[in-house]
Amino acid sequence: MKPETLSFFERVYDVVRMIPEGRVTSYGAIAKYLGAARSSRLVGYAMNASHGKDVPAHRVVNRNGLLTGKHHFEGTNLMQQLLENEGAVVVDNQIKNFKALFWDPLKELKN
DNA sequence: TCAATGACCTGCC
DNA sequence: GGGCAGGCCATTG
Repeated sequence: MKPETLSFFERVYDVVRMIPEGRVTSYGAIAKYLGAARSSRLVGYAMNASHGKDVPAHRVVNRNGLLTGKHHFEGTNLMQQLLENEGAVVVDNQIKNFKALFWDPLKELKN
């Protein structure tokens, strides 16, 4: 359940933790940054296991900027509330200015 | 060990 | 341009 070893999940958590406030990223971007662009599902799956951790999963959305995992949060609009609290604009479970708020680890953490 | 799942992405009709 | 189906890889039971 909680392997101390740095598994793929931990790797995803580390990237998500580096996401600045008010910024969002996509599963594919993280997966690609980890070198597993085809494992985008693993990123989402990792988020599912991120419960109880200091991982801002609410900053991670799908390619369309849609809060797909919103249903996994406690409340119904908790994920949206958190994003709006950081200054992001979310309408109908979708992030406005997603392109502007998009945080690409490949460009920011490419080093 | 085998099989099924999953907060996705890409391609094709 | 929009909608549908398949596939990918790692973790869990």
